Amino acid sequence: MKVTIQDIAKAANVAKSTVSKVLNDSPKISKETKTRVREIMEQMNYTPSSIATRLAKRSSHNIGMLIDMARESEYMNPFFLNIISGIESVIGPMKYELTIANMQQDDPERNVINRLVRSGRIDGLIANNAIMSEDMVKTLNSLDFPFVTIGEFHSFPVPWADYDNAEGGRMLTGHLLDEGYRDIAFIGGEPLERIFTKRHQGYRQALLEAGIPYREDRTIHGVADENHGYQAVLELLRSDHPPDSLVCMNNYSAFGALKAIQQAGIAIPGEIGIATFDDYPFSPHTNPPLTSLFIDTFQLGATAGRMLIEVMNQPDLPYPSLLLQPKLNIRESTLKRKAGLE
Amino acid sequence: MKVTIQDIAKAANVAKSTVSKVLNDSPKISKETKTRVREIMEQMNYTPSSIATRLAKRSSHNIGMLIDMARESEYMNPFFLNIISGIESVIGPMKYELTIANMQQDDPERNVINRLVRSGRIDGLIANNAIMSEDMVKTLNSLDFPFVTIGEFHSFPVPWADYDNAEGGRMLTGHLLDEGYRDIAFIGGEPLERIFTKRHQGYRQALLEAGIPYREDRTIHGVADENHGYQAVLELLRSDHPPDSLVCMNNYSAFGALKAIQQAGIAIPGEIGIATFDDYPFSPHTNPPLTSLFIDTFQLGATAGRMLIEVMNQPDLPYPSLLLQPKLNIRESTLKRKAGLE
DNA sequence: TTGTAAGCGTTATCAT
DNA sequence: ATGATAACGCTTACAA
Repeated sequence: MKVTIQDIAKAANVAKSTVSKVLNDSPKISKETKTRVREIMEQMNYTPSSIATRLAKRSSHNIGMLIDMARESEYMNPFFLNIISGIESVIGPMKYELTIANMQQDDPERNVINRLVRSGRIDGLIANNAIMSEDMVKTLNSLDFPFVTIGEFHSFPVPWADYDNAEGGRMLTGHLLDEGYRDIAFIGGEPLERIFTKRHQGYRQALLEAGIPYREDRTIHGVADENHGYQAVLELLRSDHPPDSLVCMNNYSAFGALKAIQQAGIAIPGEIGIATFDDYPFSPHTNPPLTSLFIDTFQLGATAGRMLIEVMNQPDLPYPSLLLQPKLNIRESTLKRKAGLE
Repeated sequence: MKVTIQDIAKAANVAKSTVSKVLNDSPKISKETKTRVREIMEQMNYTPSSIATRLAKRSSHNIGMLIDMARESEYMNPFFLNIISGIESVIGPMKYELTIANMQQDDPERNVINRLVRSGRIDGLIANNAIMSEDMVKTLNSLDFPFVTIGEFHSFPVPWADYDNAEGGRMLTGHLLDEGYRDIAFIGGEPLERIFTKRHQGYRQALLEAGIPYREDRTIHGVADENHGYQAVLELLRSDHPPDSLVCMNNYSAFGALKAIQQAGIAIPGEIGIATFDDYPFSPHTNPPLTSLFIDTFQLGATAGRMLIEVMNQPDLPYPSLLLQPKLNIRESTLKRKAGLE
């Protein structure tokens, strides 16, 4: 059947321990035996059983990515392949495999920790902060099991990688200020959402730095979808003194806002400027194209992967954490000065 | 350190084979021993080593999803999470794990077949037809290794699951005909693209069935992106007798077409109708919203997963293949009759 | 119903 | 430089 290390040993007239050493390129084996054994392996089409190797080496050489397929679809979908490609780009060359696991909270028997961690299926774990409960963190820590979350984590010291959402808010708002806008509204986001809090905080800070007073009524809370963006902006435009520009929580929010503005026949970027978080899927395609904040999700994955490897190799160092910087894609929707010159 | 089956055996005063049988819920073990041993497992926080189990059982209980992260990103990105969620939904409950592997053609040493298949890392493989070369099919077959491709495969008999692109073309075209359109152009797609061929074939057939002659010059080939859609339709509209409706290869293509039409000030759906493949990301959001063909990528993944399990369990049956049916989402962009009544 | 012992395919530790 | 042999942690005949 399957050819094993034993078969090679027999064919080469050596002990299987010798074959094993050839496999691991041990310096104690002579050049001659190595080449001879390798030739035989080639001939017999031998590939070592990774499972046996793992058992003997006590390492699965496998890292796990935990997601909640039920919940995350909408938000993660467009980015997921990028993220895992990023992870793969760093762990792949180190011969680690990537296992995707679906956490099913409804089935405690198929508990994630047992299924993956205790069973030795994976050597390290990456998960979105949204699904990483404090209980899980505790358990993982008590097992000295290496993991990294994608997304900031502050209630506990854990290793994490994220984009700097506050800085993003500053960048978008700062850009609008640079372009001469003065009355900037923030559209979308629930007060308790972690991401909203960060983004909004950057917005406030940019205002503060520019010496512009923060106005409570310029933040329109909500689910950050197209409909909310539309309704919110419609209402703003109806008021006596509408804002002269908008920062939107995401592309859908911005798209709704855009509709409302166009319907009201107000000029972009001349009369109102609009900038938004996320570059996907609409920003480059709308009319006018939207100034927006690009987040390199591949890099995010790669960073998380690198951090995990680091944590796995040096468990005793303090937990690392890293904020990546977003990139501002300036497009027509905020170019007030340029528009003014025309 | 880690608690093993041996420790449990000792603590419970039984042989480790007994513990193993308890683990596998063998009917030969008495209720009493079972509960006693299980209690001890619980107390000692025991989880069996999956690697040891796999070695003993000679099955990795793991299935692999092979992708080319370098190439597929753009096309697969929005669907990838859906597809693997679908796969997981069927293999997960059967206790299979999902490993995502990046095929790196540039590195033959890290050859996919060896790395995953021969090494016993996975028991079955799912891959997009685009990256499944004939060589690979041959090798896989010679190893009697179970696999399924996502996407039709005809050069060889292999198990595959796909959406019925020809039927999709018929549905879109047929719907336009039903609405009273008679001169339907097909926008986007390269003549040699497999998907284009299928979709276009359905388009032609619908015309044929309606007794409308097929006109070569009504098919505008190209890369099927926004720019091509825009240019193509711009040109069509400039001609003496522009078509009265469009079938577009995808959302980007359709989006470009939409821009051209709006710019020309032509009424949708009154003067021209527009229908497109794919429901993502623009179709529901444009103005007017686009009639489009929805493909349930979760189902596609689930189907592929089910087929793989089937092939794994019954290797001797003839290879299955399955065409799933798309769903037509009718929206304003093609409702000519209704528009006519107003 | 339970126990004994021989695998599963490697690696690792000693000898030689 | 090579070989014997005991792990690694589980399953599975076969005995008892």
